Amino acid sequence: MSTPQDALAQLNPPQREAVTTLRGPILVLAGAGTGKTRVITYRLAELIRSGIRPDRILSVAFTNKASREMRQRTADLLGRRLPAKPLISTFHALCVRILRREIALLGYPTTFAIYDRGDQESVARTALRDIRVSEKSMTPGDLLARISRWKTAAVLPEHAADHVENDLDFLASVAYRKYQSRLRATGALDFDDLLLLTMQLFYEQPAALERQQQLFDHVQIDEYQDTNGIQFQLIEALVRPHRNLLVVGDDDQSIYGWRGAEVTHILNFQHHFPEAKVVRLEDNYRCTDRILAVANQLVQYNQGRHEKTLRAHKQATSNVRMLEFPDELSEAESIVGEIRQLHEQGGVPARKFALLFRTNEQPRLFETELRRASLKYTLIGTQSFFDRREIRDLLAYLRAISNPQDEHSLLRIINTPSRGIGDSTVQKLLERAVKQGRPLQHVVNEAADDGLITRRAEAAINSFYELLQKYRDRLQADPKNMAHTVRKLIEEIYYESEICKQYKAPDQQLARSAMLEQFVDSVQEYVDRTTSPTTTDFLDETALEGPAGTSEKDDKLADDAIKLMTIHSAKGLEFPRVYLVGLEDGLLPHQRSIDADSTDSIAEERRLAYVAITRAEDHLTVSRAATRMKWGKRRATKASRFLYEMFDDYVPDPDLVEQAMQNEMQTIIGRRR
DNA sequence: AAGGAGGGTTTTTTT
DNA sequence: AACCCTCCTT
Repeated sequence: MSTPQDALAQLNPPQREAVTTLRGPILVLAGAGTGKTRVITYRLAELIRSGIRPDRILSVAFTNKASREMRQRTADLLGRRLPAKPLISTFHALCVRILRREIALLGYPTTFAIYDRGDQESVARTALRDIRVSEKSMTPGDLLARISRWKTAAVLPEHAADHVENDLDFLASVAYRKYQSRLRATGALDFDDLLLLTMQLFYEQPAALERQQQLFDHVQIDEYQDTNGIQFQLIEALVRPHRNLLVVGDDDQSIYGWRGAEVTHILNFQHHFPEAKVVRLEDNYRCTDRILAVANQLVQYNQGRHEKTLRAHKQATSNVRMLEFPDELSEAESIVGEIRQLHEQGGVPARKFALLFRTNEQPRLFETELRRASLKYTLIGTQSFFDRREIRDLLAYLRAISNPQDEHSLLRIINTPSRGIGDSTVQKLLERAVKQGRPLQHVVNEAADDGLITRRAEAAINSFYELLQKYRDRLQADPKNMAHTVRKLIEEIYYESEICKQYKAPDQQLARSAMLEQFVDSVQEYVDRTTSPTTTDFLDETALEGPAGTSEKDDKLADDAIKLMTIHSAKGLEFPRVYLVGLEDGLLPHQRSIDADSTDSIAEERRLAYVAITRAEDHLTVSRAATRMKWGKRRATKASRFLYEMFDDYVPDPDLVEQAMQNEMQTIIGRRR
């Protein structure tokens, strides 16, 4: 292990300049593979060595994975001799930390829950139903996108009507108010609220801001190009007393525009901090010259970028390959076949391979093939875990238990598994409760007295509330035993038999039950590594980081496996051998961006391709399928426009569609899987 | 109130 | 192909 002094000697001059500039604002414009993260970790070490207390340095990473990695690298660099831990966090986790302490100042309950995408969608759905907008004209997804745009621009519900450009915007502004008041009544915040309310807190409560300002002397931000307006304002407020702020970013890698990040923020930095020192990192140590050449050639097609000249420091031993297949099955078979050969005969460790794709639906076939080939792989991305109905149900139980105000979660599970509380009963109660402005529970008995609901339903509801109360008490009394309590809960509500009823196929039943086990395990894992566990804290962590257990332990376990992930999740990572699949118009660039018909949206897709390409250290293979199943039908695809930009001499193979039809025939007569 | 059949809809990316 | 919603039967 190297000492920090030795480490400094390993840096090139601009890196060293960034690392040793310990005061004032710095903007590091860093290309792909130029050691961005290294600058942040080494500077962290430098700051500590210069006598700054570690816990007075805040480093912000973009994802939880990135912050874990930063923590790891810092520990490697400094050893364990630190008197205190530096704070390494994501924006959202930082805001939760602040809000849990200070949110009462804004009149919110400190017991707030964090609603993830799925919950947001169902709140959006009810909000739309309330204002009787036909769902055809606006889907929950559309509404959420608009709300998110407003929130990241700090537009509160009551002012949304001033930011309306058409009828749909207007409906959305009405729905936004409904959506927000539902969240508020539930005692829940969505992801954007975490940032928005923290900002509101800083504006309205100077004392709270001051408390936070006094915690840190230095702030560093990674992946600055993906920072949105609110995030910038939060940071600006935090560093106001000392202006010791370092940001690192690359405008060519801005891929979160759809979430409010704007390339202009990285330019605005010098506007907000005129005295900022600007450092450029242009020496790429990651990719071979050929890979870098392809990446550069592609990204040249984007207008208005920070022109920079990335210098490759590595000679290629092989060319960038482009492979074409008749259909997506051949694509998966061939690529997995090749990986298998390289791994089993060539002795290339599994960890050196990464498969990158644009959408979450693409990996399915690859997974099947990898399993058939008995290759170890990990699918990175939290989505799949949360999309399971069982997990969502259990989380809803925990939320309803931990926060009696959370009627939204309660309604999700009030009759899951079915316990004799039907839809009409719930509707009638809800109507009455809303009319009287009282909690659901308080109107149950009266409603039964008035004959609105049956005595039978009344009894079922009351015993349901008793169940919740019982587990509320248990979890509070003995939080260390949380996993056991959750298991008892699953038994008591007969969730397993619900699964049996819903899924007839035995392998499905097994898989679904396994999810329950996994959930209990993740609770146990949380309890084991936390000194004073609480249900609320578990729910926070789960909302922010995905299921516990995808963290350190799993990282190590998954280390020696082939990595499958979306390009978005691959940001900041690197792999010796990268396969970038599905280079088709409609997929990359995605159809939605093509439909948007703006150069901006295509430019972002191009940057996405750029990010994907620059993940590769030594070998890069890009591929496409000439036909693909869509909505249950096989259709010919169009080669991605980016292929023509990347390779001067690219011409699509004209025979592949014909070949795909022959494959299709063989599938039908059963000679092919 | 529960469960099943049938019909319509859906697909970006993530904290 | 997977999911949700609605309607129908029990």
